[in-house]
Amino acid sequence: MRSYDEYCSVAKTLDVVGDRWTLLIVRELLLRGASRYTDLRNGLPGIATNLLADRLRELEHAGVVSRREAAPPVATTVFTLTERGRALEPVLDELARWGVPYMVDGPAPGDAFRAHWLAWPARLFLRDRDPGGPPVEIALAVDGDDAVLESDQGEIWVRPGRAEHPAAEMTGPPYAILGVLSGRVDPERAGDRGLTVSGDVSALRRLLPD
Amino acid sequence: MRSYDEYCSVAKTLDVVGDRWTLLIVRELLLRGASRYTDLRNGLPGIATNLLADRLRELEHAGVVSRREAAPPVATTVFTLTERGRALEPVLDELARWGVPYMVDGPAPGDAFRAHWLAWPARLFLRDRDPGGPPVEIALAVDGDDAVLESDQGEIWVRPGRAEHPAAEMTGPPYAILGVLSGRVDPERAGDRGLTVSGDVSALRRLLPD
DNA sequence: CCGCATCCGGGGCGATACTG
DNA sequence: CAGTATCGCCCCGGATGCGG
Repeated sequence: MRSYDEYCSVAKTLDVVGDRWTLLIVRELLLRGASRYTDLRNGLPGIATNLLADRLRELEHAGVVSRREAAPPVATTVFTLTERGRALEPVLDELARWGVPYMVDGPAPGDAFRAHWLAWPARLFLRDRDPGGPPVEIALAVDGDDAVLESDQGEIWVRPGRAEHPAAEMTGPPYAILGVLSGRVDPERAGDRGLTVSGDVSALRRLLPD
Repeated sequence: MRSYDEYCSVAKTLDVVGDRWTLLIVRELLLRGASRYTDLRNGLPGIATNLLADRLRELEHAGVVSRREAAPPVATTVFTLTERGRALEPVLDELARWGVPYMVDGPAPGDAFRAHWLAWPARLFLRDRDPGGPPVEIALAVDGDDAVLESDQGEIWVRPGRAEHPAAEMTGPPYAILGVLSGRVDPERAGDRGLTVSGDVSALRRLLPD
């Protein structure tokens, strides 16, 4: 991005992460941890492949992302956030908080969705009623895309992939799942919204507000 | 900005404020309050005038900015943030915090500066040691640009313009003033950095950390 | 298959000129 | 004072190619 050429802290930050797609790449790396190029592409539907390569180079040069070559049998490149990159989490948090009103009406036609994007709604809305209790894993599945909602020591997070030992499973369209996470919809009264909840519902209920 | 078409809270926010210059326009409106078009241009050196007009229209349409026509004798247009627009302040706060490391080496050659941009460094670094005490005004002047650093009820803020009854005045280059505000430089030992402090230095010292 | 590089069309952006 | 008009450029989007 062309610099704003302003001696201002906000402008300097936007010089680094203000480009199109850049903060969404940081989002993916925050949620996924170490990621391959292809995984990032999958989490950024619509990005042009050359743009992703450009942005990763720029972020690496800015000290936000680091690149690692895996050992020969794997022979793949792995991208990670640096400490400086992880320091962007509060920025993403506030962007996500401000955007919540745009989520309550459900996805716009043509909107893509990935289950692990539920991480910020989950962190904003959920609270573990039993933070000292055993860790919980809840499997989320939407349109064949899997993610794991987990609470450990009162810390709530969502990561992509399948759960090892889920206490419960929730399947359905994104808007319905968001309704449950936000506390607007009871998990056992949500069948008519295309939502299926199985397993130990109380484990899920332990995380819900109200 | 072209939509990311993602059902994700972060992406939805960037659909609204992710365009170039947009968040800097919000910065100006946060710091200045109700502003005229020309004042905004002055606080956004380098912006193309058609871009400013476009952005203001988009922000108005998104419910972030509201436009008011003043009465005939004044006959000017005044732009203000809506409640929704002011809710972006935490986003700007975190962007500013992340950008602090880019400020410590001083401005890059060609960087523009406005005194009221010191608002976020001030809010990040300063703390009123006597929050119950009388309100303080400290005049800041840099390159002929004036701003007021004020503390009232423990709330620290910086606004553009001249102070009415400043307890102290600080004049000098931006980097030197930032050194004082961050606590790295003693206000009375900063003469060799081109800094001049006059008036009741203890009023300033009341706000400094350490 | 993974991680890009290259090419090309379109639109957002930058700079300046101009106007009610 | 508050914009509009215009024009060139470069960033971005989409497709394809290609070496490891």
